[in-house]
Amino acid sequence: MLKTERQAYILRQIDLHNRILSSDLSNEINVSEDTIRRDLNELADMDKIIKVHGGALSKSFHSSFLKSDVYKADSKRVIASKAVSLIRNNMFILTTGGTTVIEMARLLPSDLNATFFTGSIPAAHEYAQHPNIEVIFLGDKISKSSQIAVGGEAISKIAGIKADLCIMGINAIDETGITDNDWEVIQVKKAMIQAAEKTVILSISEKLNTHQRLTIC
Amino acid sequence: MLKTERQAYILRQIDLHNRILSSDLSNEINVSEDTIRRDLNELADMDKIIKVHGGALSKSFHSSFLKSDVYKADSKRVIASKAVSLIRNNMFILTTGGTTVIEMARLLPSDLNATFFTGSIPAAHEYAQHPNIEVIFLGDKISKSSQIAVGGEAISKIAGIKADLCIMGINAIDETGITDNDWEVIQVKKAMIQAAEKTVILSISEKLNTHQRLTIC
DNA sequence: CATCATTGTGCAATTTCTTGCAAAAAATAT
DNA sequence: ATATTTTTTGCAAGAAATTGCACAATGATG
Repeated sequence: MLKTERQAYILRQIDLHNRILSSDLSNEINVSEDTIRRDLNELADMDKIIKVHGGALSKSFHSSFLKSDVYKADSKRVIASKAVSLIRNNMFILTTGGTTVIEMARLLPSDLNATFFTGSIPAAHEYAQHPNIEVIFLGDKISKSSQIAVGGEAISKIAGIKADLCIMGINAIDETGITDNDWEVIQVKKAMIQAAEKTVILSISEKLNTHQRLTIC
Repeated sequence: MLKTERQAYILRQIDLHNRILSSDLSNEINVSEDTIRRDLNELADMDKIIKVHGGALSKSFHSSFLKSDVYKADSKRVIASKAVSLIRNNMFILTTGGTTVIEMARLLPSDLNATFFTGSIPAAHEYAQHPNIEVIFLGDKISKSSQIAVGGEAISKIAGIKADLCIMGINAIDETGITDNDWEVIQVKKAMIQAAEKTVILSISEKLNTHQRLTIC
């Protein structure tokens, strides 16, 4: 088994189970634990997984369970305030979730009058705090990893909207486009881009020039 | 179980219940209390929790909650646990929002397999934390006062469901029936009662023998 | 004050990690 | 094709981490 193959296998297992033990991997693919350890270290160096004593964890696991404070909240707030400046009264706005979008929701001026459509639970929660904003939740099955509504119902609802603006949080962007790692989420994001006249991407600089498996656009 | 996983579990439990006993944790994850104590100390060093004799507290608990709130939360937890006992595997369950329902969501056993329909943002958020529960959000316009979806879209969606159980938080109940003060919310609750085979009301004793303007049933 | 639970500390057993090294495999040059 | 270089892999030994247990010290509680 080639090294690249092996690492691909490891990545798949971690995507699948969210966590993995070095000893299990060693048994499964019949290589020494040293090799596994070296692979895990390389993958961790590439920021693909999180290495811990005895094995490794998926990054999504880590971020969803251990995120106590928002990473880079300050720079996200700067980005968010720029997004706010694009919003005008009486606009129809589609938004995804994501920490940067949440920051934006908090920065919306209280005299703003607009209608926000979202499938993200945390985002809807923030919008609902504002006095003059109308919030429409695009309901359907809730994807646990991303806390947004996914599925045909949500997508067809989105397709029925003609929005002025789509504000989108993303995971990765580079010269090949915007990419993500959850198929269902991608369907929703594609639909949102289609339904909006303009789309604005909110992203911190760390996400520039990175990519994931699946392409949004 | 890896150390990181264990600490993530502990953090989540504390987020959920605001307090936790070392002995309980030790039983739940089958490690010695020494290990738990070491974990709690590490988490306290990282400023993620507050360690106290016998267990730990959530940081938000200490800073933002008053004693009276805690007391109410405790009685709500008792009510909630009774509601949990009515739930069986593979049920279709409609729920509203409300603090008691949220408590119930937190008490759902992690091996429960069921589908929850809700129009409440906080409730959906809680359900989405559970590993084996399917969450369907009944989207529409979000009513700010109650943080739930209201409107024709939501109601017609509810009407299309045939649920085993409806778990409903309420504002007031007396000999004339269940009453509320928000017309749109009432429409949704009526629809839920219609769509479910049985309806269970969760209410703390303070709400007994009170009433409001509009009748649900 | 007396009792009991909880905690910190030292210790041992086990597992995992690091490092250096040599053999094997693969890639590259001659 | 053969030789040389580079990469990869497995092994060994010592270091570090993790966990559970015993025991003394400390805190809680009536």
